[in-house]
Amino acid sequence: MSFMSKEETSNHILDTAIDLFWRASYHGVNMNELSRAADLNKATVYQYFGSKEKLAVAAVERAAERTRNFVFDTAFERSENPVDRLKNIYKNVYQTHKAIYEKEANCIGCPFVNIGVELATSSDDVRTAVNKAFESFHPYYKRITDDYQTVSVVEEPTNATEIVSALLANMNACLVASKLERRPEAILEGSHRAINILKHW
Amino acid sequence: MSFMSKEETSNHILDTAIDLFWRASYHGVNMNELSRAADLNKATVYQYFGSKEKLAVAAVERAAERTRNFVFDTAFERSENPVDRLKNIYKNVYQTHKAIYEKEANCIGCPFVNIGVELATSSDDVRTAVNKAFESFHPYYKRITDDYQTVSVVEEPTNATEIVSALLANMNACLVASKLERRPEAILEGSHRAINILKHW
Amino acid sequence: MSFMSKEETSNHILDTAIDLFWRASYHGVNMNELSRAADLNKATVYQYFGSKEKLAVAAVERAAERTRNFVFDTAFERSENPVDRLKNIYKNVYQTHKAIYEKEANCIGCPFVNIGVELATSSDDVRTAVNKAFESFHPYYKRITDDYQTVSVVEEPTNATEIVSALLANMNACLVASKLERRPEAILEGSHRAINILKHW
Amino acid sequence: MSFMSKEETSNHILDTAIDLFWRASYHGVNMNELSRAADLNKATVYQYFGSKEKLAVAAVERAAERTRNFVFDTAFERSENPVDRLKNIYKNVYQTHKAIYEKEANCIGCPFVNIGVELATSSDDVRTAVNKAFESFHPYYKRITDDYQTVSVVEEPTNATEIVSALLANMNACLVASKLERRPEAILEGSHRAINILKHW
DNA sequence: TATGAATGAGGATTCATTCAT
DNA sequence: CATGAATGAATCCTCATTCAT
Repeated sequence: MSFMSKEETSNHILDTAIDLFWRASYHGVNMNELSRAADLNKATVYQYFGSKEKLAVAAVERAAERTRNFVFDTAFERSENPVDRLKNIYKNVYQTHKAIYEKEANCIGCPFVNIGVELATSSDDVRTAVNKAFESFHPYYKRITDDYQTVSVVEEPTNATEIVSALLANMNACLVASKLERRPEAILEGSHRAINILKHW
Repeated sequence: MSFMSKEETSNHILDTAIDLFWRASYHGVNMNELSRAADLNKATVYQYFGSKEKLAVAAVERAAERTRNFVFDTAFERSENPVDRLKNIYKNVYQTHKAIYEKEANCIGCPFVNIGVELATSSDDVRTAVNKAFESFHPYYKRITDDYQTVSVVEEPTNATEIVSALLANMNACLVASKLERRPEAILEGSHRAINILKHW
Repeated sequence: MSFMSKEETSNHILDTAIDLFWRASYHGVNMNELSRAADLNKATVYQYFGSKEKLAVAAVERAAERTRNFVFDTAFERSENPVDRLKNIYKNVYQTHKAIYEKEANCIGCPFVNIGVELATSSDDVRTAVNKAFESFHPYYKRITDDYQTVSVVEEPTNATEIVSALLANMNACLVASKLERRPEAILEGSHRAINILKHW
Repeated sequence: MSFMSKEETSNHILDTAIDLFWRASYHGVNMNELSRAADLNKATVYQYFGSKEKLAVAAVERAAERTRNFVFDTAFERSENPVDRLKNIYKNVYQTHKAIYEKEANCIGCPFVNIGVELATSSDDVRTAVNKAFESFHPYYKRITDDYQTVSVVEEPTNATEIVSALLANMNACLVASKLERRPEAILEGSHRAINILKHW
């Protein structure tokens, strides 16, 4: 892995870390495998991130960015309709997981919940990073909620924050279920529940 | 730790394991700590369970049993009303986590989701045990759903299975949130959502 | 394993130990396996022999006795002719090993060389026991050598002790070879060499 | 132990392993002692060889090479006469063991038979490595046998392979005897037997 | 800056042995 | 005497991290 700019190298390490931590958990991956997977010397990885924990924090941040770009933004670009946007979010997530499932016969869950739940008690930095990641998804759900309540004539408009939380929780839950049950379809079912949340809260 | 029957010792080990795995994750606890916490020799723990992974499986099974007894059964005993029963389930969970939070300034999440998400990719036995644990909670939610739909005049009765899944997912999600946010109140919010699910699905 | 006299139990333990040490080496067998194989409590084994090392010493002694009875004595009973007696010794050994090989696809070597070589440096007691075992085989080879030199007209009678040593060494060597090469036939080849030693020394 | 090239370090580890396994058997040495004896960190040893078993295999291979160089080649360089060459082989072996005996009051036997007999049943890789080691000594004995039969007028030339096997077996046997009896002289006696084999087969 | 080589501390697991009954 | 239960001390191996160049 030569001829990369500093930023490229850094991102390459992070992408490798996201990939491995997501699939095999934080403790399930060691810095040896990680650097080999990145085709870089272990010491180089340490030069860039200082420690495994700090690497995890940075990986979470980059994963959040990627999620915003490739899950939420694309979902929003594809439609103006709030319900469709919500559907598209789940569609994006489902496609990713379905593809992985077909290649690897495994469901790998939510990269944020996975590492967050694993390290919440031992690393406050990772826990915080995961929380920030989730917070950065709020605006998308807020927009969907607000748009939906504006357009449709809702009987008694609920507090949007509550719905946002419910939608976020629903996504996490369906990814956990898909991982535990090794069933990508759990994400599809989550999609239906999400729409229900939006409509009948 | 002597003078215990074989079953007592076994349960004592399991309770210690549940406690530690729940708080510090599977990889965050080593067999040294675990045996010391149980006030037993490491070799004794191995004589009982053979390996850390098998211990984890047994711990998940026992935790499920304890959850049925102390979360669900007590919630059901306290009332016949389905909504109250649901509320009581969350109340029980909340009290447990609130108490821990006050003592340890930490939210430890769901013992099943925690270990399930951490080990799903590396241990099929643990993954399966966690799934079975969740399945063993289904009947309680099913009863609540059925009872609710019988008593109240529901406009269009939904498929109970869907609601059961939604309720289970909701519990998992609010415990994940409480852990990541270090906020026991997330469980209370989950309670409201659960009732919403029951009523307005 | 109940209803056995003290001596029966002791011998039963020893026979189990011979069997296991022979097949799997001293360090390759632990006292757990050993007692389970003997269908006895581990503590019982310790009550009879005090330690693994002492058990090994006693096992070597009993194995020597069994070898005398079942290898040498039977070989001698079957013929008066020294060459035939020598042949019969190897025949007995070969049959034992051939049978084991056919059942277990393995050659297990010489019970005395095996444990002697493994423990010579760490246990003087075992080393000595093995030496005594071999010494107890001397008279048989001596008798064969003497008888042969009496009957046949040997040009220049060699020192019988030398021949005895050569014969003993030859047996050990061919059993080592059969073990390393997993080839019971090495014992047959050893038989030919033995006769050569007797005749052409 | 720094400032060594990778190959030097590797060889240094192997030489230490040969030394210790030879003297104290495979199970009699643990990786802690071994790495300390090599003045290297345990993890370094593992980085080089992966496991104790693989280290043993590599050690057997290197020991074979060393034996070829320092026992057989030097014996061949010192003389052209086959009998003298055979004598020199035993002389080399005897001197090594005599020196060890005088320093350590112990006879350590044959590095190949020792580990081969100890591990034959549990490690096929080691067993195979030992067999290959012995096979690599064949050519030397073959050459001696052929040369001897060419020079001297042998009555009825025997199959050389048989003699080679007999010579190899004889070396193994006398080293086993010297170890069990703690008597380096057993090697000298083996030398006489070897010459006998060569001459009077 | 980048890396090949090395390491201290710990991780799961096993072993021979000993109690308490 | 026999045994179910327990244990201290190892044993093999791995990990995150650092050093020397």
